[in-house]
Amino acid sequence: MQVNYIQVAIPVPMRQLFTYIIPQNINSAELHIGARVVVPFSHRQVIGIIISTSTTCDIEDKKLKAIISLVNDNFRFPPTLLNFLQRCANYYHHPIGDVLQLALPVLLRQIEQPTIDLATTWHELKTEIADESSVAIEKAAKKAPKQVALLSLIQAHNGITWAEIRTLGFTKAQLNALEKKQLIEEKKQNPIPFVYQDSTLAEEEKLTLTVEQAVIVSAVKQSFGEFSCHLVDGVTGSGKTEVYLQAMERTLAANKQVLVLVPEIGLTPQMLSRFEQRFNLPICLHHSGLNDKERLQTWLAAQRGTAAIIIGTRSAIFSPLHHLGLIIVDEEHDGSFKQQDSFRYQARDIAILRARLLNIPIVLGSATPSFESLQNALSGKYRYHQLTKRAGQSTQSKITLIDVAQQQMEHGLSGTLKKAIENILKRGEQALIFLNRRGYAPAINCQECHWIADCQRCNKSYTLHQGQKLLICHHCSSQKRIPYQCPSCGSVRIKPMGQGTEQLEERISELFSDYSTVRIDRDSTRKKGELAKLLQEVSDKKHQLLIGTQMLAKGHHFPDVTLVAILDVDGALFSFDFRAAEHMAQLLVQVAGRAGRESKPGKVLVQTNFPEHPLLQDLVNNGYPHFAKYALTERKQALLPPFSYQALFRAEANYPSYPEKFLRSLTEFSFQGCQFAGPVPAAMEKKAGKYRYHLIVQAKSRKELHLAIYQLIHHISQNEWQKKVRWTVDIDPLDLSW
DNA sequence: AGCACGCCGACT
DNA sequence: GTCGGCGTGCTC
Repeated sequence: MQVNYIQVAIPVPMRQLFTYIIPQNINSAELHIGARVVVPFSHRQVIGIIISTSTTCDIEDKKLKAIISLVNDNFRFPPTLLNFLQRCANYYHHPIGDVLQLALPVLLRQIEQPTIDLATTWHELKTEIADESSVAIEKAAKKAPKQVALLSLIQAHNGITWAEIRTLGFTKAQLNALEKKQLIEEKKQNPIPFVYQDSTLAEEEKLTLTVEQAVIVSAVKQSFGEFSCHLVDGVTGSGKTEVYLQAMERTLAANKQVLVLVPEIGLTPQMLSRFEQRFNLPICLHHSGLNDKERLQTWLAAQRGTAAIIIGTRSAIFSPLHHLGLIIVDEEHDGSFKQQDSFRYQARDIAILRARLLNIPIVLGSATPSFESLQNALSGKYRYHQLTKRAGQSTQSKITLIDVAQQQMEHGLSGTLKKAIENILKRGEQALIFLNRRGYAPAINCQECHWIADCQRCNKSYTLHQGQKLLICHHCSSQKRIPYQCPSCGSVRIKPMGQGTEQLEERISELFSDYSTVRIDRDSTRKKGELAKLLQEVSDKKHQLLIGTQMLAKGHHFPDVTLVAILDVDGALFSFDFRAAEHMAQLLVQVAGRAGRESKPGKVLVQTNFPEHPLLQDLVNNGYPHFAKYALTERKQALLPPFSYQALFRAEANYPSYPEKFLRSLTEFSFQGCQFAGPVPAAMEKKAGKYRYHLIVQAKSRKELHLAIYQLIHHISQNEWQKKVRWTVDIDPLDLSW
């Protein structure tokens, strides 16, 4: 059949494809679906992706343009990946061009194509003077044992890549030294997919599994080659990583790739090193810290199958893994899997979709599963595995509530807490104090007329940053000098109100002046490497008191911290965000898991005005799994997710009436099984000078929600207010406050 | 999202 | 007089 037209996805936020004519000089047989083409678009040229071809077209020919060229680098989206990306775009009602763009590394989105280097491989260089050099090697053996070891590695594995060499612990310097001595040479050749190598060393590293662990490993191994979703619900220290490692073996042994998604790559060096020690296979990291070239390399390694394991943050789910055999999502409850701007996907959710489309197993792991996953596990949709026993002798930290309603407070610390801190300091241990508020004070006000310094663009109070001597708006980042006099009444009695980490640090170091205090938050770790440095100082025991925000709750381990204090937990109990309690509980349990070690279990003290609150009581007395089930019954009664499905329309404009009217016009339609809530002003009604409104659509089923959103978006295209506002839709929104 | 066009205010 | 601010409209 004659192909006359192609439909192309263009990287613009438009929910449509664009049709192009095929010019004489291009052979239509070469225009494969998923290939990239250069096309004229508006006043410029862009890279588009071929989605379909056709023989006829209802747009008149004179409106159509011809494609300029086919990008000829042998890469095109394989049908399975393209299908997956289209399903994602569909599910989130996001423009397909934008989604496909995300799945391409920056260098391949540009019209100027990079010259893609063939992977270089290393080979033994055999020369006539080989005998002499072997003498030289013997001599060198004492001086440079690493070089000798590397040489024998290359002799054993001719054609090894640099990535593999690095994985095995050698440096570029050692490699260069051998090349200089003419013992090895570099060859450019097409990379070949990895081949599993059983390492005897790795066998020794392998830990003996507990019965619980062994059951999971065998369940995952048995689902090799078929879709199944496993939720591994295991307390910190119960050996989830060991389960992942052993579950991966079968996949890798079949020369299939494994994708591991983690919330933040910077937090998992321990995990990476364990992977490297266990598998004698190339591992690639995929995260935002890579530059464009490194990203392309990782992407190519995934696509060509040279990488066996890809460890990455949420966007790694779009990697073009040719031989993907298993997906692991670690800390699946973590909010960072959800992208919070433009394409608002949930990487964990679409990872499940990808696994289903590829007929492969997926493992979700967490000590504090999200209610969504837990509900799916309880209902039997996922395989539910619990790891209740800790691998070592350690016991879970105990959470204790401190009733602060009746207590005298000193700079946010109750007497009980102060005493507890004193006690552990005397024993030479460390304490960690959480306060989820950066800066010195969340506001400053005038003692005479009660004027408050507020950001005009956001209608929110400025946060005082004493260190920088500035007022900073935490919503739009605008900055202002600290006024000496009240601009309203002229008084000089301007005082900070409330407490942030900066002030807490000041007070704590006064209160415990014999000990060293360190603050870890976004402000104190702005400089690159600063976080690592401070964490090192903590583990070197240079500091006894740690003050920090949520940042500290993720990943890091503090074996010498035996006391964790949460200064204020009450906000989460009465928040309008129905997920606040879930997130608070996850934070508490995660923190509890970070502190202490086998010999020195940690203790968690939580200050609250409401120690009798049923959710808090349940969490403290019965633990997370029980709490979660209890809280789920509440969600069920209120028909909230995961027992219903939500979408959130956000709209903003320079005038408050526009977004309000725009969203109201959407509520005039009605849809089977769907309800509207709103429009309401966003929790931050005014941000950076724009007025923002929200409209929630809630449905009993996914299908009904999807249909309603589909039709609403269709209506919007004919909506008179549409042009006056900026609007977005967020499927399965996590944060209802922005 | 770009990018051009077009209409207004403030300056070398 | 022009430079450049950003509101508006269009993209096969």
